[in-house]
Amino acid sequence: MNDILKKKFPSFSNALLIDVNTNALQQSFAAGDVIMRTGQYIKNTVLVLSGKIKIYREDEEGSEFFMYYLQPGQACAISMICATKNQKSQIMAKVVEDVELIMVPLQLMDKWMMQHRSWYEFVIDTYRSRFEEVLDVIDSIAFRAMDERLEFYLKRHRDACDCDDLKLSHQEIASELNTSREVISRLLKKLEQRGVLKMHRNNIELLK
Amino acid sequence: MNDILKKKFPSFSNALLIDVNTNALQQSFAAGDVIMRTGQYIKNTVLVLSGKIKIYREDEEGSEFFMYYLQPGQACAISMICATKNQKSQIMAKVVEDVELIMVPLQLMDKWMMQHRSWYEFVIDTYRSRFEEVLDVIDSIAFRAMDERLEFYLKRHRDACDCDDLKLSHQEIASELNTSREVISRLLKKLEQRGVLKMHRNNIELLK
DNA sequence: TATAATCTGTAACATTTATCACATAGGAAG
DNA sequence: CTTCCTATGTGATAAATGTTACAGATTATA
Repeated sequence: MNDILKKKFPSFSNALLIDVNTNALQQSFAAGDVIMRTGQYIKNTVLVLSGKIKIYREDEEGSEFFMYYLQPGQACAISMICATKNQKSQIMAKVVEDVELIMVPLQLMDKWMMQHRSWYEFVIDTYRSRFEEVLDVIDSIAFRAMDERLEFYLKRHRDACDCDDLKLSHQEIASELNTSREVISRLLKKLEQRGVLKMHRNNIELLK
Repeated sequence: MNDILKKKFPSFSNALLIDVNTNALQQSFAAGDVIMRTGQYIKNTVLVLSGKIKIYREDEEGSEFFMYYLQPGQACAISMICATKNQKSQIMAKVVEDVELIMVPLQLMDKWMMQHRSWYEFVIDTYRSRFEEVLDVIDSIAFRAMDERLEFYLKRHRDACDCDDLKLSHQEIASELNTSREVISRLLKKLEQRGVLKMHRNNIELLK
């Protein structure tokens, strides 16, 4: 575990790496697994070694609004925040690509803040970058119409997969933006006409 | 300063209170002042002693989307986050009721995390509660139509002023929800017909 | 191959929200 | 009191989004 951990979390000090290796558990999940549900109690902070996770906000009717990706080298800010106060999860986390995770028990999360400067900085930086990402999400829904929100959504998925072929159905996109499939189909057609992308079955090819 | 500080921030340890008194600056602003602008560099973390501040997200055209209130006993999570990395402000802060603030230089903010357990807990708790509040804001715009968003907005203002008379014009509400005055006027009328509130000039009286 | 399931396209229509135009009312200032 | 400014009310219309219904296309599966 040490090698990949060191590679994915280069800012961690050697002492911290040792502590993580000694105390934290490694766990794997398969694509499709839901590893955190809204309302569930959080007992661990999650570090991602490999794979990809999507973080959603849920409403009462079960709609799932996409917030952001969790990728290797990153940690779940919400699990940190909730873990500190032994709070219920405010979000749902779904694996989209098989993941290996490191689960840090909440007492350690807290203890390390005082012991390891590099952990403290990592945690603060995680808060900061997630807060910023969430603010960008607010921008997109507060200020933008669905066509721009769709473009924003597609760009974020391109960034996450680091490729131009997005394996997404119209229905999937619609659900994650909390709108209807027809709206997405129409808007995608307009984007195709503008030359922004090319549609295929279960696959959207970004051109620009 | 010590007395009011101790009263408004009861979780602070005596050692921390002394440090705050010795090192932080007190500053006052009048209603209407903008004390933080989008893009401005943040050099201090802000603690609120008295008064009220509204935090907004801005877009390029200058629209101001209301995010949350900052009240006595609270700190600006964004200023904490940005201060840590000497980052630009992502938000705009406007005084709505004359305020007395304590400005904590960013180096101290960081230093105290290691020295004062109660500061660490306060900071973490600030992150947590603001993150939760921002997630609620996302819920309201992602899942709700304007009528429910308006009710959510009014409730939060009642909570903030702790009274049932909201001194708000329709135009003001519309701007802070990023919609038009006509829409708000019409929705308010519906709420009045439902008996939820009573409209007056520059004043909305909440009944339930 | 036959059948079922999923994905996409699209028309018709309803609803919500945005925009424009203008009227009225109340309060502020001269 | 008159004038001006701001706040509010409301109709007409446009645009965006949501809903329903159905058809065809592709893929999965029996």
